[in-house]
This record gives sequence, C-alpha cells and structure tokens, in this order.
Amino acid sequence: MAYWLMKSEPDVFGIDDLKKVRVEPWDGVRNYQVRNMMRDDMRKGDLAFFYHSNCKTPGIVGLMSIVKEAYPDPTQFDRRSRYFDPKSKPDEPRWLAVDVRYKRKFAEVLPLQELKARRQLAELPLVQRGNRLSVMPVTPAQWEYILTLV
DNA sequence: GCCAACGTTGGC
DNA sequence: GCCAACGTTGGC
Repeated sequence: MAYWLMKSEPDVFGIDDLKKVRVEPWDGVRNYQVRNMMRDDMRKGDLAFFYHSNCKTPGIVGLMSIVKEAYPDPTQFDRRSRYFDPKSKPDEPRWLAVDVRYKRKFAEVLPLQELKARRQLAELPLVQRGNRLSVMPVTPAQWEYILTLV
C-alpha cells in the first residue's frame, strides 16, 4: 500500500465537501507528472492526506483512501467544465481521475508552516522549493511521522 | 494582489 | 531542438 498527499483548494472542493459526499472523483488534474503517478503508482486501498491549498491556512486537514484506480477524467470532454481540454479525444483520453473516499477530518489544520519546520519532513516534495505537484507520494516514514503531529 | 517558480506552447 | 512568451500554481 502506498501513501499520498493530494491538494485541493477549499473554495473549490474542501474536506467538508468530501465528508458530505463521502466518495468523489479526483478530477481536473492537468499535469503530466501527476497523471503518470496516478496511472502507474496509485492503487485501490492507498491512503492519502487531504491538503488545503491557496487558502488562509494551507495544510493537511484529513485522510482519505483511493477507492477507484485511474480512469479517463470526464471533465476533459465537458465543454462547460473549467477543466475542458479541446485537444483531448474520447478514443485517446489525455487526463485521468481516481475516486477517493472520506476517512477522517482532523480536529485542526496541520499547517504547512509546521510541516516545513520539521527536519523529518525535509524530503517531502511539498516543502521543497518550486514544487508544483498537486499529488505527491509520501513515504511510510513521513506518513507515520505526520500522524504523530496531528 | 504580488510574484517566484515552474510547465507549456509555438515560432524559427 | 532552442527558447521567449505566456499561463498556472500557490505561498505570502
């Protein structure tokens, strides 16, 4: 089983939204590196941190699990979607989504600021300069350590 | 709202 | 294949 960290803007889709709907397609990924990780490395049963980005207190806010492995992201074909990609063809989809399931919301946000301050997490892509991955792998050691901070 | 850092696009 | 211009991400 692998571990992940997945970013979403709470104004668009936050942990409370996931808690409400329980299962949700993680769509709108438009980065090839992330797509490839989702396709090649992300498996049903994997666990992921839910991270709130682009908000007042960015940080990890809860846990979820992967319940459906990569499949063509429907939003790429939806002309009305903000994620519509005119260059993608149904017989050759360019972008992929997975389905995630709500597991747990933390009592408090575990702020990015705090993650950055821990030397044990120095290798986490999230805290590295210039990193732009919206989905990233978390090692078992990092995963365990982060859980001790909650 | 600013802007650093990065990815993508497209002319050549 | 290079690289300038542009767009996006996301912290601050």
